[in-house]
Amino acid sequence: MAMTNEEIAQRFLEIADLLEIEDANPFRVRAYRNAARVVGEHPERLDQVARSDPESLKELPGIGDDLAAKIVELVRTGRLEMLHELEKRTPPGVAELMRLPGIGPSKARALHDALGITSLAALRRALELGHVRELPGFGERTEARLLAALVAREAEGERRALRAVAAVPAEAIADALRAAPGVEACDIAGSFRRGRDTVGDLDILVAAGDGEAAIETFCSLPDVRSVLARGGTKATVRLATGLQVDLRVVPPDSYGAALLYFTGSKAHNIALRRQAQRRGLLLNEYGLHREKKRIAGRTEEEVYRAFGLPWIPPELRENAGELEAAAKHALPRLLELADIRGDLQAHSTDSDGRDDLAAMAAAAEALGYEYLAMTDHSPAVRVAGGMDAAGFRAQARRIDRLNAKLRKLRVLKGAEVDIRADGSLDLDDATLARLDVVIATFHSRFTLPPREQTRRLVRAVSHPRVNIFGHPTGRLIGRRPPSAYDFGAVVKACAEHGVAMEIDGQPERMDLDDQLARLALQAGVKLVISSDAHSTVELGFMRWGVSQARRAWAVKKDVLNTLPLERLLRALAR
DNA sequence: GCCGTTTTCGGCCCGACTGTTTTCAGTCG
Repeated sequence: MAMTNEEIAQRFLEIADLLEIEDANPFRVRAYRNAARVVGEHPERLDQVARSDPESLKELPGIGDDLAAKIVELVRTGRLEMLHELEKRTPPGVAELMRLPGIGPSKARALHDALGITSLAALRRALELGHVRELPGFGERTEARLLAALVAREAEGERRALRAVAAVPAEAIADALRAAPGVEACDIAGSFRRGRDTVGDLDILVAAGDGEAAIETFCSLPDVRSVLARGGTKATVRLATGLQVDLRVVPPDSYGAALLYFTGSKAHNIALRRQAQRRGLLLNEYGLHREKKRIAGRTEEEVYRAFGLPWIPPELRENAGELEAAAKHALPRLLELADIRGDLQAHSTDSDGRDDLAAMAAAAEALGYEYLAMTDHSPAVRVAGGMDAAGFRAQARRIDRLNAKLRKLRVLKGAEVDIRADGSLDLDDATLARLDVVIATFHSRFTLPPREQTRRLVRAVSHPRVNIFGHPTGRLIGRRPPSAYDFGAVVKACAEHGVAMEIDGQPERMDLDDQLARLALQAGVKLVISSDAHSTVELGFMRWGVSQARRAWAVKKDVLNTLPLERLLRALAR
């Protein structure tokens, strides 16, 4: 049966949780968690691989005979006998308990064995009745913390924050810490530094001889709602927005090793630590050590150099080939924000933008751009006030007049033309032919059957007037899942027709995501990084799109809007 | 359960903080 990689990964995570509650070999548990990560991040659909070439499953790192067989079993039968057996012994609700901070496998097991608790609701009742504090290993403070955690969960859920949203408090906290006495350096580490589109929490690192002042500053920030933990070198707080922030203070000599460690990813760290181990060294957040002696740690460069590696950009640190590439000195020279010469998707008051053409042009010019494509919506997107053919003709005349006045910037005539349910476009060919840039996007019918969706999108990107396939999955992070279709087939059609795929930098979209963008590049498709700005301020969303492109290993030549104007126009005219 | 320029068996990343403990297990990142 059809099963996404995420669904397969989810089953493995369930097994890991239940094994852990049974106090199984921790390395066996880790093997399942590791496999879940590998499966979840794998770009190809493994249900298809399991049917066409099951042997090749074993080539995945961390997947051996047993786990490959489990993937095949899952895809064939839709269930796993082993998971079924585990669930007979331990109800899955017990694993749910571990989602609460402060409850791990041991406490979950104790709650189940002693009190018969199999759900968060049952835990809450037991807490309120005072039963939990009577258990060995539990006490009044644990009881209070768990109750608070349950209440907080109901209030907030456990959503990840958009990186662009988390950036505001993150940068404010870092600034406050840099101004604290004794602080020599401060960085935002974690998935934020790796440029992920969402962050679960913030990890902030400080270099200081004595951490006390930094810890005090951190815990007394005005945004802090509660201090969850506080020691001499680390503290954890929750902000009023619900975002959790961890602070770690290390001596300046260890700052590089600590930055490496707290930037992650976990998989990258483990791979590096294994390399250390194989050489008889120890790598921790204080440095790289031989016996008791620290041989590297002040900077990240120093630590990587000790392994014979060049510095690896944080966006690549996912143990997805970057260590191998670094060993061969074949790391890509990643795209940078400064490489971007213009923006190819932006909206004005002519459709759903908040600023008019002239204001958008002035803002783009202030950013140092050579060009800005105005790509207002076509009529089908009624909520966005889409324009018809006459509207685009009138806008073209205004753009000509505007360009006559502009000195450094060229405003390009464009459209974000809607892809209809049958894959045809929402503007006539003659109108499209008069434009410099045509972005095709879909804003409805996200849940067509995958086969039909694929046909629709292949037809759209095969249209000779289309230059760019915009926000290709239609996802809105946390609100709408990516549309299900055969991505490989659509990428192939884009490659054949010379159509670029967009990374839309709107924080909620970030579409393509890093994995899909990397697939597109590997298929020879060019990328376009856009802000999709609906106001002058939003032109700044370009930075988020560039982060995403870096995570996809994109270099300058992979991205259309790094071209100077004349070459861009030639590329668009084809 | 995986994996191998030490190994097909015997390892598997490492340290801080909390709470409930009288010396440390559990949890977390």
